[in-house]
Amino acid sequence: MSKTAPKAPTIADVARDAGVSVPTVSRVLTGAANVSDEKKRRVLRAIEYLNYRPSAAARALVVGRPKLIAVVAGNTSQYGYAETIRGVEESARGAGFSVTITVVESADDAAVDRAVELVLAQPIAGIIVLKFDPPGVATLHRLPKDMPAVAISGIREAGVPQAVLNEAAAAKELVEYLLDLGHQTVHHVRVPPSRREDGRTTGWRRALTERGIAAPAIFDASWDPRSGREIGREIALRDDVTAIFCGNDEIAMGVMRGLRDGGRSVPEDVSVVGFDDHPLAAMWSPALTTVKQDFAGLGSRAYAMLSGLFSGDKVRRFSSEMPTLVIRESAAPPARNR
Amino acid sequence: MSKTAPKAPTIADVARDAGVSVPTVSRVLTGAANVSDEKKRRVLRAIEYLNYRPSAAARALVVGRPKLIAVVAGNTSQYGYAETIRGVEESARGAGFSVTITVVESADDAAVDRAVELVLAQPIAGIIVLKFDPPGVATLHRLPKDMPAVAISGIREAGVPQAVLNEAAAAKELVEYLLDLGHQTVHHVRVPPSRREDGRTTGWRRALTERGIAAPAIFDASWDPRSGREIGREIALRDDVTAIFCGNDEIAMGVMRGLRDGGRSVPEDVSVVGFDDHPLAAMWSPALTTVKQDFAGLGSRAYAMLSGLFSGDKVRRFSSEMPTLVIRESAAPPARNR
DNA sequence: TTGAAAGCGCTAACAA
DNA sequence: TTGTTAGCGCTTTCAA
Repeated sequence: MSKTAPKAPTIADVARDAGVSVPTVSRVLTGAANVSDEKKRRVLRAIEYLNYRPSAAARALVVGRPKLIAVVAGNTSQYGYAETIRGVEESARGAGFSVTITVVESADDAAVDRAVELVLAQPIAGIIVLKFDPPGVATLHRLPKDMPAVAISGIREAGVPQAVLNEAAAAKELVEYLLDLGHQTVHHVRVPPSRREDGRTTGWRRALTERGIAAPAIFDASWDPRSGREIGREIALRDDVTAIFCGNDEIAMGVMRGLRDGGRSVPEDVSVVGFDDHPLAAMWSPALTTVKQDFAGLGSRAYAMLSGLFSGDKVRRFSSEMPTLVIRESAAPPARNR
Repeated sequence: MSKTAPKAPTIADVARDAGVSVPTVSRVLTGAANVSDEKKRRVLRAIEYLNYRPSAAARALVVGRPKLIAVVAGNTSQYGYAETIRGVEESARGAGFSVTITVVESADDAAVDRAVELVLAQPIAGIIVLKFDPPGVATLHRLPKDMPAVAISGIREAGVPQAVLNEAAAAKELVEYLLDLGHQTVHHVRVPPSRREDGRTTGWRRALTERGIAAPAIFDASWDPRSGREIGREIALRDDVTAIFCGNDEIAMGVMRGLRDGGRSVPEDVSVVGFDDHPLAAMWSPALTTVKQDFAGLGSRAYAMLSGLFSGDKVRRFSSEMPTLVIRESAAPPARNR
């Protein structure tokens, strides 16, 4: 009984076992050239017998183009992120590509560098960065310029090709809906913005400005629904707030809970709307009025753009899509209007 | 102007530019041996100047052990899955490993084979499979036996090393809590089980059996909260159901919504409990009584076990942890007891 | 259709 | 401390 670890069989082992040359084995593996049926059969039998698997590393080395793409994100479990990643993975898998995911903890140089380093340490064909947040934006700027990359986000920006969701337009529409219901103004609870201001906030501001309404002070939430709850409690103490536009559904649910903690009811006392159309938004009571975002589709589009970059043909540098309004129960006319 | 794509610089280019030999460059890259300060400086300068990056493929080929691990799962965006993956990624990243994630669409041979094929096509050091569901279980059985692998799940099973959450014990405790509240029996809405029966269902059954209660018929939900809602509506029509144990929080929220649709209130008319402690469970009204599962910790433990496998020392084949009961507002004594 | 030979970019072993 | 020589496992010329 040998004490050495059983080394994995190589293509040479297969060739020997099948009584053919190494290149012949390679040919049946890649299907690159014709091989006589007889030899092909023998090779296949040897592969089966030895339980042989081509070495991905060796293959990548000689072929040059890895079948691996990297997704870099500030987060992976948050609804929008997770769905987007799902979309990328699904498309990539369909095309025979694997995807690595690596998270950038923060926008600090150190964290960003560490993440970029890690990503580039793998044999990757290209990178998709989710720049929904500052870490993502920072990462994008530190990628080697010769690496095929596409960015995903909710806001347009020059530079690399991008797949975006037109959040600003959708947010504007949502806020206008609230205004049309009769609210004098709409307050905004935002989630951590990707830059100074992101699409959702911009849309909100625009809707207000167009109607000559001064934008009230913004409430800042984190990604944690509990931060929304605290803000909700705070708002419950005021009586000048009748409509709230939240940066995402999870925060909206937190806000609603906080409002309820403070004795306010939704939508009777105050209307609350979210953004994203989280799977639980429809289950909530009252069911959440929100904007449906096709995150998985966004991920697919990003993959498609990246894949276009590989093939070298000139690709669209920009792909935008419009989220859609989903009206449910959490918004209603203000009390005085009923 | 050349028309050829600018080829990436190799270690040889660096050596030439720095006026040293290739191995010397390698030595400063890996830090494997001493290099004089003078040459080191020159090498570093050349690397910087040429914007050189070592080829991950070549390195993996010669070193043998890739710095990449694969996570295979039936799903990536569901709360428990996403959190577990987050835990794996975080630990792996800390150790300088990247992680690929690939989803197995179903337990069909074809789907499983395709996924396994894709996974093995990358130069990976090991695999972590999330066998919360049938696709995961099927995948586990098709991995080459010489590939380091660890499974993650809620139920113990022989074979590969495993990191688990003791769901059965936690479920039992939760059901007993309901029984102690005075409920005659507890109904169960389960999520798709990983095998014939999974931990949560087993714990529920045990709690009932121990008290001599016959387990009532199980309601089967999918992973979609809407399926819970339908079941809730159905249950709202009956008056023999006073307590419901749901397979996870999202389904529990769906069930509660369905109950409400049918005019029943929680917990006054019927108590509902979930499993997982989803971030929104505490925001819900009434706040959900549930069991807190440390998914991210589960992912970390799995990574630690896999990493132990690499180093070759004998590792624990099994790592279990106990989820904890979180009592909130969605369960109360049955109406007749108040 | 097939095999011999070369080489992908890197690290490891060996001498000097 | 440094360079020379091998060789990782595969694909790709190039001849035959």
